[in-house]
Amino acid sequence: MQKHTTFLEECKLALQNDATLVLWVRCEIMYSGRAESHLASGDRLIIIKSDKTILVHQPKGSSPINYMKAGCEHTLEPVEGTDAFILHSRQGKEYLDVFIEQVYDLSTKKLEDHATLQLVGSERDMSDMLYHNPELIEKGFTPLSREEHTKYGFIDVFGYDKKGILVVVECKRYMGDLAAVTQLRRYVEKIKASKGLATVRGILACPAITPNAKKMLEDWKFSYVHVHPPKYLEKHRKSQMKLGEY
Amino acid sequence: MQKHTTFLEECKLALQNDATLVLWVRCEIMYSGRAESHLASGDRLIIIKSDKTILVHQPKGSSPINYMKAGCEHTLEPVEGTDAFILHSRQGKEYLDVFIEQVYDLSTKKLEDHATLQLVGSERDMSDMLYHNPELIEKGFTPLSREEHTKYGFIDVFGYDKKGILVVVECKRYMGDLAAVTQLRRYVEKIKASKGLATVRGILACPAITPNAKKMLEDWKFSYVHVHPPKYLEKHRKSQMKLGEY
DNA sequence: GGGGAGAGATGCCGC
DNA sequence: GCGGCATTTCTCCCC
Repeated sequence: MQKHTTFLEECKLALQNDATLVLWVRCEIMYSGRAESHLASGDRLIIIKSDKTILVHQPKGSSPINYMKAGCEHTLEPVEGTDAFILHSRQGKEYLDVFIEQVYDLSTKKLEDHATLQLVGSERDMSDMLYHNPELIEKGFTPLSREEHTKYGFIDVFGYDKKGILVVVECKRYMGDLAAVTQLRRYVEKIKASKGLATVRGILACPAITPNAKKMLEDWKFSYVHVHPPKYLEKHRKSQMKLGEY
Repeated sequence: MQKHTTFLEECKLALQNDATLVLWVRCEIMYSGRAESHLASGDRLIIIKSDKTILVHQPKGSSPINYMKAGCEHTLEPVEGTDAFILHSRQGKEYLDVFIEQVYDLSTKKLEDHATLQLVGSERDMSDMLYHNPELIEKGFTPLSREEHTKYGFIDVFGYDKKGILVVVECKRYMGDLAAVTQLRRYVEKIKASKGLATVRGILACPAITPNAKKMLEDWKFSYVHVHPPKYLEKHRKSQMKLGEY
């Protein structure tokens, strides 16, 4: 862990070496790119990663108040006659200028991390589950395909019911809303048109649904099926799982 | 700026005092809540904010690999017989467990920041612009309302054309896509139904449009109008603006 | 607090 | 690279 000799030197060294850099500063921020923003002076945490991602965090909130994506170019210059610095971060047509009025602290380290997140319970997992457990949709449902790509989007689960009528199933891992119903409708109409069918059923599979979405489903003669996304680890937690065992 | 006396004490003090806490660690992570995830051991940056938001960042990428929202409860405990710690963060049905194998460094400080972001160029600014400059939509367009709320969503700009036909305008500040067209279609149909009209025009106003969205627009006899979201600061930058002047 | 929709969305996958 | 879409989306606004 290196601590600062000279602020400017430390930062430049970190950027050169693809180390991660954390700055505690009081600063004012200007952004211009896809939109434009200004943030008045305050205390913030600045993080510059090895891939040159920059994040500026205020003391509250989950999201960075300003940021630039990986591959950004950073230049740091002192403001003559003061203790201040300006950090210019630019990438194509995007500009982020941080006027650093005061540096409280700096730390930098080269982080080694090759792990990738293993996630369970996504919509993909949910459509997997429905494909392999079609009775969760309804009795007699026979899946034909998953993640079927059409010109107007791709369909989560596609199959036919016990009467042989085609069924489009759209999964949502959380609350089904109006956008989910319009999405389902788009797929149903696409299938009708491409196969020349008068009747294609539409089913929205999700753990809950908003009242307006439910009404819109009914307007379009679609159905709602109550399904929860799958979880595998939960039971382990409940049986006093130890973290190190994974 | 306080540097560590004892790791455990420093962390607990920071959490008690609503300070912001930054940890450089090697760790393994488990999450269980809306979904479930596991992340194998690696070097990461952990940030706990004054509002108890926790963010875990890998050395690459814009988004935190794991996180919990504001109001989370954190408890830190040593693992007996080792130098390791376990950080339990929990909030309702959400659990985040960080198995900290090694602590590289810690820093903590109470950040003072009361500034809020001033942003220009949002979709709201865009619909404002169109409402006050209706000729940007087309000659003879007369706006009636903005952000009109309907049961099936709310309409960006609503008005009538030179022939007196009702027009629904949907704005997108970036590339118009299939979702934008289905959204527009939903509003047009809602207006048709609620007012008992056979003809209501739909216009998608955006700086660009995907080929499929354009085709779908045409299928539905809707139009595309090329409009850019407004920017105000850009001209300042181009005339050698100084940051401190804002 | 829930619903609806934007976001400087980001990230992933497929063509 | 673009396109289509999920996301532990997050955030804001408004009922």
